[in-house]
Amino acid sequence: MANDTRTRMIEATALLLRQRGYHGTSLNDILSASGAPRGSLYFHFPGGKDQLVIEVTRDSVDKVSRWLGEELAAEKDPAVAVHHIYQSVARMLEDNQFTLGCPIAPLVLDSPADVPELAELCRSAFEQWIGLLQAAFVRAGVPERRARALALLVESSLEGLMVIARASRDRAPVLAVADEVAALIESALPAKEVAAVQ
Amino acid sequence: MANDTRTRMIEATALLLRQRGYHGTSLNDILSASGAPRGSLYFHFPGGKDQLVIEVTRDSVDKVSRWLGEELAAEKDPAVAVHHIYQSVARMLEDNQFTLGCPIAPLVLDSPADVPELAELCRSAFEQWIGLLQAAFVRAGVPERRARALALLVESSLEGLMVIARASRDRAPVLAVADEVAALIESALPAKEVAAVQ
DNA sequence: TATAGTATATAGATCAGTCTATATATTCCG
DNA sequence: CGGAATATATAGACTGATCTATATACTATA
Repeated sequence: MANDTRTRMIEATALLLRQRGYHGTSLNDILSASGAPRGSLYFHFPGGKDQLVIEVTRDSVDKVSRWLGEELAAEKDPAVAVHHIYQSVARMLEDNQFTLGCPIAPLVLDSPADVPELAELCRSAFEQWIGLLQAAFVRAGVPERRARALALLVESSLEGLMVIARASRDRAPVLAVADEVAALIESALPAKEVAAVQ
Repeated sequence: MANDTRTRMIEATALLLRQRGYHGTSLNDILSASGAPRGSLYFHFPGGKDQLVIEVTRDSVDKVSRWLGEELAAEKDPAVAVHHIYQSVARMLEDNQFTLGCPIAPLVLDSPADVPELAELCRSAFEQWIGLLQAAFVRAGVPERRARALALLVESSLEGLMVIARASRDRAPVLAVADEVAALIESALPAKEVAAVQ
């Protein structure tokens, strides 16, 4: 198949970046993980490592954004949806034995400063995800400003939890925060009209 | 002075690690930043890069733990103390133009898996910081279990915010979450005894 | 036989780490 | 005090491995 090798390289790179970051992932790692020879990499990605990383990250961000949007749309109550999101993250961490985390955080912390396109990609990734969360809270009746603070709290705690859980190889922190945050969001929603009003 | 070079190497390494992580920081970077020759590094740190990174990280963790303990002890109301901590983090990020973050997170995300001592150091760092926060909440009357969830929320959101703020080069997210979290902690404290009881 | 894609050899820089040589304190002993 | 012996530290060349990247050869298939 035409772009089969290309696809394998992208998938292998995505995993390695989440595992070890930019500098921790060498082209040799990528080549041996994808089983492709050196020449193919520069055929499919003439821009070398940076182009590959940028394309991979763009893909990863899109995937997460799509998933996040679906999760938030699937539940009417955003507190329930957010709780479910934390649980999914906990499951993801456990499934890969705490070797994988967010695709963006490692790049923010270790990617070279001379690739502005990558920096912009990281910035816009967080903006997108926070925007999706905020929009869900607004739809449920939370005022704009409060919704943004809650979205930031959710996104930041998830990012931090992926680091903490990886360090401690334990998903419990994720679940504990999930309950706390879900309750907070619930309390920020306008009171449900129970039975009879007045 | 005897260990002046050694100190300069430790300080340079501490900054570089926070900036670019383990693989992003080369010995050449460390040597040129500290102005020391190659031989001195292996004289002071016979164990090479790993030993240096471990010593630096141990130092960094101690510094943060001491600072965190002082911040929490200085205020009777832990909600006020926590709010102040977020503000300090925001100031730190701004002071270094969003080039520095937590000393641990980059190591968790990119340090080699074959240095168990470093992994253990990262694990215990988070444990310490979360423990300090939890203890402060318990002292203020919050039940053990709830105190732990709140401590995890604070620590994880701070970790995440340092990443998000660095990516967006903006301290506003930190301040927004600060208000939200401080209010949550305040609401978790036992009601203050106002004027007359009974 | 063109072209797209695969495969490999290798260039040149940089990596962590080792080596010997030298400089500068400190200690020992008269 | 004072010179030899020793410990401490600096200095930088050098090694082999690994890094990204390029150059060139090969193999399908149209």
